[in-house]
Amino acid sequence: MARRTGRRPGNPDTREAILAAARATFAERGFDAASIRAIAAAAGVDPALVHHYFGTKEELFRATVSIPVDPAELVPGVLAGGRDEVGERLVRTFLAVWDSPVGTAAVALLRSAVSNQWTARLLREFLVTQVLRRVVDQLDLDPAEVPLRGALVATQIAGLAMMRYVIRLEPVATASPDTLAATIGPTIQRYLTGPLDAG
Amino acid sequence: MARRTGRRPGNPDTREAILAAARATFAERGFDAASIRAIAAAAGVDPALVHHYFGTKEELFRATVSIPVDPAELVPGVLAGGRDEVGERLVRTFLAVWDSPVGTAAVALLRSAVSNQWTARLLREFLVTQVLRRVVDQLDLDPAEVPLRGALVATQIAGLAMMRYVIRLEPVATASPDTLAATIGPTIQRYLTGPLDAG
DNA sequence: GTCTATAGCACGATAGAC
DNA sequence: GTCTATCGTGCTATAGAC
Repeated sequence: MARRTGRRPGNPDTREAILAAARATFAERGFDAASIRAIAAAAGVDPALVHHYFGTKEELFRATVSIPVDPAELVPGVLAGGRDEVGERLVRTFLAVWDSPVGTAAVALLRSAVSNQWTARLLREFLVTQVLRRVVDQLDLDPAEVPLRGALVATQIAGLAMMRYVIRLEPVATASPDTLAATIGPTIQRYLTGPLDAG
Repeated sequence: MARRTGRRPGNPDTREAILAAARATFAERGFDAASIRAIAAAAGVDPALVHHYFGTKEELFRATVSIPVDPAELVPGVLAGGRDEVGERLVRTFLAVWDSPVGTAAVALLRSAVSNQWTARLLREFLVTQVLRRVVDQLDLDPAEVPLRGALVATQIAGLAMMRYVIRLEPVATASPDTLAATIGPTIQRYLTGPLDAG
């Protein structure tokens, strides 16, 4: 509790309420369909206040998805403990983040990326530069194969995210991390370190 | 009376032009973001004409995605020729359909399913009842495992579709069907017929 | 069959009162 | 810090003239 509780100058917790409502609404409807008015209603404040605190809708979205989780911290955990379990551990780490409250920001980004060009670019650059490169760089793979391996991992992870968090297809939507790590982990493992032409 | 093959005003195939424009626009922007006005502009007709031919926007969308490809015809081809190559053949069949012109309707459905509840339901029901069940029913699997196997296949195929057609992540976006069949095929194969807990 | 005009609504954003 | 009022825009959908 290093932070002082109670009121802070110029920033009462109305701001936090708006941010939380924005995260939830963006996650549920995507950038375009989530209106400032709906976010304000969910937060129990006036729509004008949202603009007052965050400026434009795009700025609010950026504040919403400026994730409180740094991939640079997670990647070492994925890589530690043996090259042969990287796939399973990657799935577990992914689920741990996305199943947690902060995961709603990620869902918002994924949902928005589908119907919105600049959010798609945001997601793609984040994936490539922050996540895939980090993992793949430390496995000393054939450099010529790295882009394909990374993209294949992205297809499986993105598909898992879509089905579990957006489309909510059962039983994947409610399956345990253990089940998913056991079934999907080997796929990631093969995409990363296995042969690229046969199982 | 040589009136029936007139190219421009008084055009009989205006309807087809609208349908084609709608397919392209829905595929590119999704249901919500694709406006009737934009579709009409792309087709070179008046927006009111779109309503005249197709009624509401939702009815137009349904006409757009009422696909000219019947899964019942494709599934036997996937299953024929040996149980061990089902995975690879499923990937090949999928790509053949989605890379073709009629695939734009599928892209439209996928894109819309993310930011729109009733289209998501449309897609989910189509997946479950038309595609997954058909494939999975004919491989005499443990009935208890069928839902999970089907959903796992869905994650990989949906992720492939997302990255190749929506996010356009390279090199998956432009990879050859051969490459993708060789790399992703084994994943599908394992989800369908392999052990569910190890690679 | 085709188009003009417009009703009716929701949105993002701003100005300015309290 | 919070809210009322409103501007300008874009949308679906309809009514009705040619």
